Amino acid sequence: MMAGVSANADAQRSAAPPPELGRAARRSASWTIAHTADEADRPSGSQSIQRALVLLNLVGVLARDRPEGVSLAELTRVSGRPKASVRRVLVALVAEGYVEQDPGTACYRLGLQAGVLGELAGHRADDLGEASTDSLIRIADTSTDTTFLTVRHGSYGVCTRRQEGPGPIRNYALAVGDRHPLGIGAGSLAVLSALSDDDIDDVLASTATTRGHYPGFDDETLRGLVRRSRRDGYALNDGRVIAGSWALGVPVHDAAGRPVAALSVAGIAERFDPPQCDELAALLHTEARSIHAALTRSQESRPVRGRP
Amino acid sequence: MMAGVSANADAQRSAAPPPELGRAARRSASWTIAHTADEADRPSGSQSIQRALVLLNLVGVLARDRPEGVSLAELTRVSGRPKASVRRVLVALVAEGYVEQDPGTACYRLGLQAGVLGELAGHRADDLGEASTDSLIRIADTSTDTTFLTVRHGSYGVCTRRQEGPGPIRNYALAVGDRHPLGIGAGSLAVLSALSDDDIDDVLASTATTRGHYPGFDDETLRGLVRRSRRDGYALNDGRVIAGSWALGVPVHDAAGRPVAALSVAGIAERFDPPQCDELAALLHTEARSIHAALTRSQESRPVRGRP
DNA sequence: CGCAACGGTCCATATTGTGGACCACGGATC
DNA sequence: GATCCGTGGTCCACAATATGGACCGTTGCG
Repeated sequence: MMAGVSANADAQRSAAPPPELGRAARRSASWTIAHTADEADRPSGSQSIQRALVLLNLVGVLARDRPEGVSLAELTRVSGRPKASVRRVLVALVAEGYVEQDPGTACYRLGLQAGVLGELAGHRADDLGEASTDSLIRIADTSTDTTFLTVRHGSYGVCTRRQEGPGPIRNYALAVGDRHPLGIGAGSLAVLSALSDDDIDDVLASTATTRGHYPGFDDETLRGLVRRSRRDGYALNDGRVIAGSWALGVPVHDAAGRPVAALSVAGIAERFDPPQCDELAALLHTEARSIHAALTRSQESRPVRGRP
Repeated sequence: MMAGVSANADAQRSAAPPPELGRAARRSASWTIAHTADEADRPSGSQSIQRALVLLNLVGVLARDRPEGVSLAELTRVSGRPKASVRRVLVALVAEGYVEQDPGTACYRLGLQAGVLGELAGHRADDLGEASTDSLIRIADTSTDTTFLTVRHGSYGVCTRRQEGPGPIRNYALAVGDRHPLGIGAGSLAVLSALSDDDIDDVLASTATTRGHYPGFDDETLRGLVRRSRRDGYALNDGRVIAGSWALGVPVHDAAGRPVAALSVAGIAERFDPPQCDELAALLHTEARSIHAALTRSQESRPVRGRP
């Protein structure tokens, strides 16, 4: 019990360009990495719910580029949980409409309610998303690379926006919905580096077991990366998550000055030699400041508590 | 236990126009109506999950027009469940990021993950939503009233789209995310009327207890409404859900010919005398056929199963 | 024809979620 | 300022609930 829970994201990001992979190339994940706040410190009585929510997210992420959906087998494999459990949860999710099952293939994908929830959530004032879209587009256009918005959630970073640049190179290392411990990836590292030393200690402690599944991201390495990021003024991911995929990120601060998100740009290694890095960082910083300003504005223009 | 579970929707749709309601006017719901498939027939082993999902939806619906969020008290009241339970579930939802709690007011609203899920779900091929947007806009424009897309989910209908017309009158009887048993409301009734008699029997049986909370929608009344709808060629809701709020709906059939959704238009009673009804019905039918055609097209242009 | 992988089901077990009772707080009202 | 109500939040004995290993029926490959 309480072993490796759940899973995630780019475990299995199918290499898209070559459609010629033999059937031998298993699409399934070979590692199961945690997808949620470290399971250990959960005090309370709701693990079935937490498992369900994690699985829901997992269905969304895995089925993202597959209209067919995800197979039960793959979900059990990736989530690292017994098949019967996964299925029981899936049945519940289907019953509520958050997941639907393809009657033909028996595969699972997000359902009606997931869309409704999104509609409801989108309708809500999503200040950050709102404020960042323009910036993302501008960055993607001028850099010609793929741009991301990573939002801090506890000790983890969640990719909430992704904007393709006009360039020919597509990046599959990060997609909307992916979640990684703070420090893994450029945007995530940018947020981490912007935290206080005390907060960093907490984060590292909290994500320790999760990070066990990311080779080469032990505490010391991460602290080193934080130091470098602070010195340089930007966070650089030199291909340590996925070989050959580099990225550069800077933090975004909310109205209260807390680093709540990050902008990042990803591309191939060749695009990240020092002079280009500085140029990119300047661009990102400008946009990050612009988002911060927008957040500040929208904050003070809403002192309304309760009804007029 | 297993008494009235959960709740919904337009229980408490605050009358928006008059901002001058004394503090005496409680905003909270006074009735708790079921929000999910009838709880009785749930085979099992996942009621905590189902409760969590229902609550999640509830947070979304109730907090829709309130950036502040919903209070714990209101959620317990509307959901009809013990406060401790509601809170425990909310904590789990918050921990996973699907709900967030305003640190100032302690109110709950949809969180980051809800938006992510929506993004993921929207990215998915949402044929129906895609095919209907244009139609909804056209109907709203020509009718000058508010137009809805209601999707069938089991024995219930869920409002998934809503398009305001240019007219001055706003309708607050139905909003995205609301769920009612089939037969309650114009669109919902349109779907029901398009089902086979056997299916209608099943639906009525399945929603019997739920409909207990909708006064004046017993089996006989509904069968009568179905007969009338079939005769007229459209479903008319003559203000029986919310007094003064009338609506007219027609079913939408998928590629296989099954009634999976409905288009409907809502407005004040004065706009629904027989000649206008026929005119409206004709308009809706045209658009319904157009959506059906689009669905058929998108269906046959996607025979791709598996990878090339 | 066996083998492996698939989706799906069963059911004894104890872990998990349950919810009534309780506390502290804040703002009306007397 | 004493009293009341409603709020958000916590506790914990209890048993209903979720759990997951074992199992079944199919399918498709070698």
